Amino acid sequence: MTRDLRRMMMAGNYEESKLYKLRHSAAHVMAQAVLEKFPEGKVAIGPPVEDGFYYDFDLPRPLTPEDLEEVESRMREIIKNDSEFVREKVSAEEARQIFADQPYKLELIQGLEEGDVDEHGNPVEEKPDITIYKSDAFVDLCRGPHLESTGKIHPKAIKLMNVAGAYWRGDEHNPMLQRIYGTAWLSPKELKQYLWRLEEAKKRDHRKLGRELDLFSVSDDVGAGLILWHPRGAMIRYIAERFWEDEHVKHGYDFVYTPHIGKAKLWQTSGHLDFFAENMYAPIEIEDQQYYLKPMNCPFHVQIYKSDIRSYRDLPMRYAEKGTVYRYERSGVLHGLMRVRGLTQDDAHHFCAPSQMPKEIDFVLTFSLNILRAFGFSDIKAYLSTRPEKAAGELERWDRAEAALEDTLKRLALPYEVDAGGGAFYGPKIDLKVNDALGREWQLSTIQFDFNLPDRFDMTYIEEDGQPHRPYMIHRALLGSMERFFGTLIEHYGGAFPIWLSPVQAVIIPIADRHVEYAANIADQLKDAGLRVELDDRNDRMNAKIRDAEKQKVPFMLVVGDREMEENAVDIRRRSGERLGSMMVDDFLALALQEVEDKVVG
RNA sequence: GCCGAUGUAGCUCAAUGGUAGAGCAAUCGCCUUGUAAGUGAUAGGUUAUGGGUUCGAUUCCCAUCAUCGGCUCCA
Repeated sequence: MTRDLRRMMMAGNYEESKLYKLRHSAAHVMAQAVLEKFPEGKVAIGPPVEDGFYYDFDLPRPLTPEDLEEVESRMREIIKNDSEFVREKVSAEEARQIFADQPYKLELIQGLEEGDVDEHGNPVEEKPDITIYKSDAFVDLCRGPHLESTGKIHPKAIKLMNVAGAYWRGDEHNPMLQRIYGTAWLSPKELKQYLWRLEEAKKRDHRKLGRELDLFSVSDDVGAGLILWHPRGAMIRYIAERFWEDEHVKHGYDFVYTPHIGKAKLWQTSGHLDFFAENMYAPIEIEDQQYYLKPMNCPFHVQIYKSDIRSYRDLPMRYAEKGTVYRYERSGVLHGLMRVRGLTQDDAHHFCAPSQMPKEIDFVLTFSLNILRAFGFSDIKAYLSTRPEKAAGELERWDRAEAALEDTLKRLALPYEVDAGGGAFYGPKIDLKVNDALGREWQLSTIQFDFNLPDRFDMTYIEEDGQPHRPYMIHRALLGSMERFFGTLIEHYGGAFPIWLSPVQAVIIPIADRHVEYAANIADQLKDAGLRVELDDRNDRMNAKIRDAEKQKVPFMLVVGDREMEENAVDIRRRSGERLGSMMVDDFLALALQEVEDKVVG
């Protein structure tokens, strides 16, 4: 089951909704249509998911887009038959007979009979009834619920989307099945809206905008998952980092810088070679010593902490670094800026005394929220992950840390969900996720306790009692990684960054050649005042220049012609198309600088 | 990594078992322009890479690399 679906089910009553039944029913209709085409095909499971449904099949050959069209038309015929969904409770034995030639179903029946897992292979408490649903010429092992009949599905509100591989029961050791994804809605209008939303998401795709706006690229010759930041992308990053740095200095962080490689022994002590080895690159041998490219910054920060005796008077200590780390990611998971092999984490490690811990949590959460909001993310949700079965550190520390995390979430009135047992083995954590302009969720921040490293590195500080004590360590990535954050930023704004972040804040557009000199003057004035300005002195019509600036999503276009030259003015157009009319240069400057200062979105 | 698809000019895409074309972008002209594309010309490709089949491969086959949609795994 996907995390999204689980969340939805926890949040609302999707499972009881008509939409859920509709999608579940559509999945059955699709399975019937597929089996008619491939009578020897085997079916696995077909649940509703966010925005639609899928069904997994084991078929003799790969499906093609033409197959999907065929299946979809056949589905419409089945819907037209308007056959009733009939539920029947059966014994395990009966079920085995019905699905005698369906090995995946037999496996499911066994699970149901033993009563310890559901159809996804997840553990369940109660032993479920075994039920089947019949509709038209199809019988499925299914717990329901369904619509009354296939005819309740609107034939024009369904659409098959794509085929994808999926492991049986989500386990990569199991056979790979073919999964058909479909979408289904109550009305054609809703389907249309959904498809529009997909189109909209496509337009905002950071990979597409990254090319169009000349922000970044990936080169085959450099390597997959390794990002090349172009000047405009780098400018945005520079502005974002400068803001980030200023805020950190204001809020009691110390900056540190650490190398990109470290000796094998360090990674042994930290446990990375035990727990993170599959994400680390092969060692580099230097003078018979093995060094590893760093996948995380923590061991280095711990070494700085340990470079001296620390007193309780020094705590809390906050080390921050935008540390570039390298992680091996399997080739199939790379995705634009969102999943890469070389990334810069905006990392920090907090070290504090146990008594300071609740306050420190409060601080780091508040600080993180403020930064995220400054970047225009106001819809933020927290996920609290608690102690898993196998955990390092004493129970008491876990309990205190979890309580502190949850207290802070409550105090800040932040919407949150608890993922019981979802913490890392070394400590509980809070992840912050933001919803973007299209309502899509992205993970950015993570705030993690670490009970492991202080022990492994035997970190101490001297308490009032003169004795060494173990400090608490909190690991925090606020924006996450500069790469993923940038990707999220691009998609959130669809490339139309707020003016404070825009790589080019204004383009000066002279109407004819005789205005170029005046335009260049204006450009210089604005640049001197700190605005990022470009002069478009190409031998082109004004309309074409405006079009180009619009496509580049430049916040302001300053048109200058005869009238403006006479009045020492500029004519202002926003990228929204809004005309602000003719203004004195100084007035425009004041307006623009104010919007930069206020981090105005728009 | 796995399943499937894709890889042709900077970008978006055509075409073909007999050595490739369009639009946009680029370059050079002409036009001197008033709020989203003025106009003409030119240039641009060992068809991702490496093998194989063939008289001949960009086209068919295999491998590799990369990208896309998923699965699995995660900032």
